[in-house]
Amino acid sequence: MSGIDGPDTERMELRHIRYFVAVAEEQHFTRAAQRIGIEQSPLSRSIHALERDLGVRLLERSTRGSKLTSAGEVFLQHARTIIASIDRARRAAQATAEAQPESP
Amino acid sequence: MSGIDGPDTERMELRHIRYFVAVAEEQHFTRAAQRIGIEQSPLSRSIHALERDLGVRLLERSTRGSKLTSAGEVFLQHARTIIASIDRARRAAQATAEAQPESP
DNA sequence: TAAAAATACTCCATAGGTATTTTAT
DNA sequence: ATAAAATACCTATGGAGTATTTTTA
Repeated sequence: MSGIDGPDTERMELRHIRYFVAVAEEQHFTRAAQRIGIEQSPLSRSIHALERDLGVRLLERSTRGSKLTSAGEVFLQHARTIIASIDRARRAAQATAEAQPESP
Repeated sequence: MSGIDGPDTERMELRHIRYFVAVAEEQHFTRAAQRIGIEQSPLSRSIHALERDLGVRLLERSTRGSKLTSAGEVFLQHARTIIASIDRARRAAQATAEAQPESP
């Protein structure tokens, strides 16, 4: 469902994707939050926001931590690809700028 | 330069990348803003923020519009890849969730 | 001078922090 | 009872709007 605002992708944020990778790797919100450098509470909300944007549950929470759903595992692979793409984009732009400084 | 906050990539946001693609395609901030559905002023600031995050100038502004620098052209290619990756990630997660609804 | 982009504000949404509550073991 | 995540509340950051200013062809 998109309406005049365009595809739902418009709302997904890189921050949420990065946070999700941390939680997926730690399988634990509190530890992931420490690693990221924010608190458990905003991290919990951030992942909920991502799941709401996607309309998909990515994690199964429990009192012993959190594990990925099958959709979560699939999304994790893609999330890593996205983050790698962004790093490449940054480096490529910076390398080009260094190689060819625009004449002011 | 990163410091304790990790790589600079941590600050780049999808919104900025999407906006940049619009400006690159229109070669004109005002028209790109209309297409996106925001005003020229916040769009200008958004692109400046992206350029600052990257440490690279992506556009040459003039009174007849804006054209890409060579770094901007390189970044544009990568930006399209990133956006396509995000669309794939969303669809893959949703398809998996539909195929394998987790038992509650 | 006319067109474009940049700036100076203002407002509001949301990211993040702190404290507490809920949940399941 | 404990260890985890979720919720309620507050504050601060920054995204977006409006109006204006700067720039240059």
